Amino acid sequence: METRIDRIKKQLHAASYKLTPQREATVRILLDHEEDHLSAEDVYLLVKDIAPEIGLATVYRTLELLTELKIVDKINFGDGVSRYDLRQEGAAHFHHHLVCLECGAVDEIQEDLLEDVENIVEKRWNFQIKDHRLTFHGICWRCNDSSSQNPSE
Amino acid sequence: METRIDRIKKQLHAASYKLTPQREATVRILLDHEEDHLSAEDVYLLVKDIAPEIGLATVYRTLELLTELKIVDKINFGDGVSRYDLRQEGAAHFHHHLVCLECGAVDEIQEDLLEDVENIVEKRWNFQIKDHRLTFHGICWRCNDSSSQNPSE
DNA sequence: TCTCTCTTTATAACGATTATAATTAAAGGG
DNA sequence: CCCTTTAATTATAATCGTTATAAAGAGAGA
Repeated sequence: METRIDRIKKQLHAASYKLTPQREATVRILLDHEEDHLSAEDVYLLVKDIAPEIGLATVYRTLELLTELKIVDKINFGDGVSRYDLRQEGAAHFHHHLVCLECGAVDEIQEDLLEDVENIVEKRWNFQIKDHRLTFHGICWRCNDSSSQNPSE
Repeated sequence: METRIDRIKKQLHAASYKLTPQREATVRILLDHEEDHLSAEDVYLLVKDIAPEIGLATVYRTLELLTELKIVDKINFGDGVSRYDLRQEGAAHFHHHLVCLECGAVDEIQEDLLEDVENIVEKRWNFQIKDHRLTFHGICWRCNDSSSQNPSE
């Protein structure tokens, strides 16, 4: 069976890049933390555990490369740092985020939800959409009324 | 007739801040460039024309203050800088943006468009929405087919 | 093995933003 | 009006995230 790493390796080769040990270690960390929204520094600290000799600049360059190949998406929630988020395999569009103002949690919405809005924007503003960023800021289900349920995520 | 500045002054007073000459100059620049999406540095350079003695730190502090009072919105388009955007008076929500990947233009969408999406998110994810950020990246009407029309903005 | 190219490392540089200390301005009370 | 207190500003240094640089290393092909 072909693993996710193998497929990423092929994507790199297709763009004539190699999957070096450092790049592989970085990708593994991203795969192991798919739920999280790690900053470059976060990734660096985690990668050091499995590849202690790696440098911070290499992590930055690798994340930049993966962003360019659309394997990860770079996103910014308004704190001073960029965060990196693995794109779902085969996903046409970037997923959305819910940022809790109370506890800081970041949840993901994989559903598209924007189809209608995008149709309107493309037609009415004659704008050819290539990508989007949608983030809601508010109070998450955990911080809302404690009797509330964990919603269908 | 009460001017926009007067109303902003009242908002400041209501939060027990003063509209100092430096703050007033900064607000004037923002009002004069409502169409643009100025960075702090941009604002600083423009303010210096009408208040040459102002310091960069004061501009940063003023913008931070205005953001806190929800008079302006701080936004980040992925280049390294924060930009500041006057909120429409009485607008419940922050407006959306169209960023052109070709020419870099940033157009605004004042229409809400997200009502349905927000209803779904609030119910299905039990998330109490306070604010949002929606940005589309793509090709603007100017860079699209040149026979195209300036859309209804 | 030699050479060429890509990649990495370590470190310096950079740019945006924030913190600090000293100064100034304004506000309220006697 | 002066005195005191507090808020705001200035100039500058410090900080932090990120990017650039130069030297070293690793791998592929001749």
